[in-house]
Amino acid sequence: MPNKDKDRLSKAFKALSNPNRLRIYQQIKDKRVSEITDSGCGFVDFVNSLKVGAPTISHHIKELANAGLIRVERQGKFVTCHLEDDMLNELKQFLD
Amino acid sequence: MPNKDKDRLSKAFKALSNPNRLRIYQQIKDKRVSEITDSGCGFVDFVNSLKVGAPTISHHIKELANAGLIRVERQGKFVTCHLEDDMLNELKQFLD
DNA sequence: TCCACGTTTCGATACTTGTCAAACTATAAT
DNA sequence: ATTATAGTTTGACAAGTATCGAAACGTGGA
Repeated sequence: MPNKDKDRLSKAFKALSNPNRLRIYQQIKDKRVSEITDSGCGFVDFVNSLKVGAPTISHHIKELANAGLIRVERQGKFVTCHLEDDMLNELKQFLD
Repeated sequence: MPNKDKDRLSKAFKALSNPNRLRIYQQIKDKRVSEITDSGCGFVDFVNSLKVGAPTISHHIKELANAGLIRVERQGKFVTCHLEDDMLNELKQFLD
């Protein structure tokens, strides 16, 4: 495996090594499989499910996005988070 | 998902978030699939493939073992590392 | 304009990390 | 028994990083 990929992977794993971020990621992933259209998860979903403030959530979301695990979209005032399938597949492939 | 499992997972991810440990883990995994019998990876394999000293390698191996990702066995003077399939399956399941 | 949603900046505190050198343990070989 | 080999533990260090909140900010809609 090239070093570049190894770095991508280890960064993704690092992003998932925080329980709150793991939860955010899982919530996004779970929501998608249970809906036909991928409407994503809204910021407010995380405000409800986690016991940390908005700035912290914003920070965690950015980390997940930086690691390539999710993608963030704005619609007007609102933000939604979506899975990045490419990275999910890289992770799966690594474990295969 | 129970909190307990989430903690196990985030610990495993943390263990894989270091490039050297990721490499060690992959080496163990790769070697197994390419051999009929699971002879494991020897310590010396890592000494050759990584550019860090023995104490550091020993430390990393312990972290992987603590995270439940691998199992360490001694035969006389030598040490071999083996995959822990249970944890590998937990990781796969999480990503599914 | 003003509110609601979310972001950024800043900071505090504390914890963690990766690594090595040196000393140590355990096993095997001579 | 002495020596050599394989790996571990300890201790230390420098650097980095983490988590989080308060306060201030930006932005888009009513």
